[in-house]
Amino acid sequence: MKKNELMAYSCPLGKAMAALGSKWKPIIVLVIKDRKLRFGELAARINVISRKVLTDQLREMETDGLVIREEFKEIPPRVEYSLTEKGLALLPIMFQLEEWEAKYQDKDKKFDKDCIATA
Amino acid sequence: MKKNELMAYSCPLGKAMAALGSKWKPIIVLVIKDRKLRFGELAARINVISRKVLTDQLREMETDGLVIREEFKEIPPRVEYSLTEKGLALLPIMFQLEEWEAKYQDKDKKFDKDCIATA
DNA sequence: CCGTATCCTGGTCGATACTG
DNA sequence: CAGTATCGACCAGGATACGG
Repeated sequence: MKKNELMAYSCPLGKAMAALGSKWKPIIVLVIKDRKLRFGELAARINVISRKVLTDQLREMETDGLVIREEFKEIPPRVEYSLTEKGLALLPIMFQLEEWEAKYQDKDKKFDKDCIATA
Repeated sequence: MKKNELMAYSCPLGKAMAALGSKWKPIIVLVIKDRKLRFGELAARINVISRKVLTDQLREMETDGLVIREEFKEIPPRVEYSLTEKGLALLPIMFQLEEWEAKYQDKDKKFDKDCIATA
């Protein structure tokens, strides 16, 4: 049974986890949240992700209705990504998750040093 | 870079996703939420999971402070799992995730048919 | 009853090179 | 600039058998 099969199986929470629960998607959401970004800007802000994987993730998020992809057929090409209403609605929930983790975190461990993105 | 390395990296949201973002953990949380359960009861309720994987997940969740494992050294052995305060605090957030997904879901697709667990 | 030990598979993620 | 195409590594998850 593939991950997505089971995730759809334990729905709708499972579908939510499938939409959000990958290595990069939460980060991508946080990076796009403030304004529309071009593909290259995204890649620059999350500079440890490869272009292929970034493209893959963005395509899935588009399918899941989290992001909008606008392609301008110019030379040179320009593509802009932004959050949908659904994607924006996710932000407060992600913020709660952060607070939850922070609240119950072991106080001895420092942890925010190398953070990529913060809500 | 392994998944968990990055997850710790994009903290604390990443840590939250690591604690919750696996194939089975959200389901396990929902299954334990009402009362203390023995290992065998857990396995029975999530009958598509193998014992090895269930054990693995429970151990990780114990490390992350989500569940409590109580071992009674009897014959035959008995082990009971329950949610910690941290685990319980996760429930309202998971419920919001469900509502979020349900709200923005494509209305044409039916989906709740084979649900394992519901918050 | 509640697990380990062992081995295996397939899917995700990534590096690199190429294209319209 | 914004991607595909290709190939490969690695690990989470699973089948099965055995152990205290």
